[in-house]
Amino acid sequence: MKTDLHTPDLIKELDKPEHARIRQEFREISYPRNALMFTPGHAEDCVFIVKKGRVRIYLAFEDKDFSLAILNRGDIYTTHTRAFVAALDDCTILAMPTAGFYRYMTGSPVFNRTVMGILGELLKQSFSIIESLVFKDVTQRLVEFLLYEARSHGTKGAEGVAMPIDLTMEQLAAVVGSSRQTVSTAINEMIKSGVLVKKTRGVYLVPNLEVLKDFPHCG
Amino acid sequence: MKTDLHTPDLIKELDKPEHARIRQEFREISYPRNALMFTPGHAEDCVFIVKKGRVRIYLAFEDKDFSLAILNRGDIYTTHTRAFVAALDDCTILAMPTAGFYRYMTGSPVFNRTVMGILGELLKQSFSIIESLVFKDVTQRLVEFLLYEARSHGTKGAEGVAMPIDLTMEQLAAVVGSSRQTVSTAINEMIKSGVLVKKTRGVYLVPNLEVLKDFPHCG
DNA sequence: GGGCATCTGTCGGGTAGCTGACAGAAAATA
DNA sequence: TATTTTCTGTCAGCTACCCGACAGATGCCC
Repeated sequence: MKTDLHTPDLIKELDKPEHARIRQEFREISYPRNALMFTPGHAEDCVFIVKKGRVRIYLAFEDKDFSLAILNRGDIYTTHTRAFVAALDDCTILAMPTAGFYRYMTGSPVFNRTVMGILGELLKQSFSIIESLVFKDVTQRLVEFLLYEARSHGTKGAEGVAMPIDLTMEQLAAVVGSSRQTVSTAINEMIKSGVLVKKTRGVYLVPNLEVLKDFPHCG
Repeated sequence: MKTDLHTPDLIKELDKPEHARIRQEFREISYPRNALMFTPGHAEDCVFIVKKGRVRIYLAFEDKDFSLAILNRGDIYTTHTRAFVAALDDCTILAMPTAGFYRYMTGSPVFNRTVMGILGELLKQSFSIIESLVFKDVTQRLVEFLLYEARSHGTKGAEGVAMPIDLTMEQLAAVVGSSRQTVSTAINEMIKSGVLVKKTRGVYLVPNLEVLKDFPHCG
């Protein structure tokens, strides 16, 4: 639901000469849009960094699925035994087996701290997701998601905060754990009430974050 | 929802002479039943081991709350910025500031691995919880919980697996994310259909785990 | 530009599960 | 043992939300 694994210039950092040794352990792999990148359980676990495109981490059960995170360029993640990983766009990642990663980790306190930080962050996000699922209804979960996107990927302009949300209603539903129809109506209610504005396909504008936060207001 | 931080003899291990130095960093603290042990946000983060009694980790929002885990003797956990920690019984813990714990960690690869393992386990559990919340209904979540308890704390007898579930319907509801009433009726349906037997207050018996697993069966 | 595929908005029916209420059972306290 | 507190079971009403259906919009490809 929330993605905050972005280490500003992880990729640039890795391209510096002093990290050449580590860098060369990463294999660059590309996937076409919608490709399944990793499935739970099998194959060797991987640590990977997104170089291009968006990557979706999700749980699936029968014919439903639920997005845990949508990674952007620079985000780092590790495969684990429960989640699926798929390409939301054509994308490229830098991947390395977890085992090899651990070797570097035990050698370097800095590296170690980084990994612990990532795990901790991941855990915090998980709790946020649980909190939303248990205590909030669909509309509130949508609001949380929009606020998060606005703050993390939005750009402030004269009319408010503009942000790219390049997801279909169905994909959005998978993020907040709801159905296409319910999300569609909820988003439209927000638009009608003016707390959200649709600029173009995939780009929305929030005139006022505070007002969005306590939607739906009295009435 | 699921608790598997039990390292068989963590407490005995810690009492061995070779660990005396670490052991003395832990402070022993006791709390009465229902006491709030840690709240999110404030005070210093702690790593702690349960020595006596049960400890509940939970999220709270307005007047609702949701249990993330119920720790038993020997379980280890770390405070973090989101969850509350309360005493389910009169209990005693061994606690140590997270910062100090980290110092030992960086020095010792074994220690390090242990902590990484705990974090990983915690993450896995979180995903299990999310999966249940998103994909399963209340009855199925209850079944999962009962199966988990049976496997982890049950004792196999002639009539099936007996296990202690010393929780009120309300506490059980907090574990599966539902209401007292709904849980009460669901449990009684199980009892009526024979997949679950109430031995005495706080002790239940599962005649057959497989049958419980696919409750409710056809009809 | 025409046609196909995907995406969107909306309506109506069905249902899981929440809430409040209340009486009876069990435990705790005296 | 008597009394109070907590816990349990069950009912009825309500609501959020899921699902199927379908028409209209939008984007994509030859």
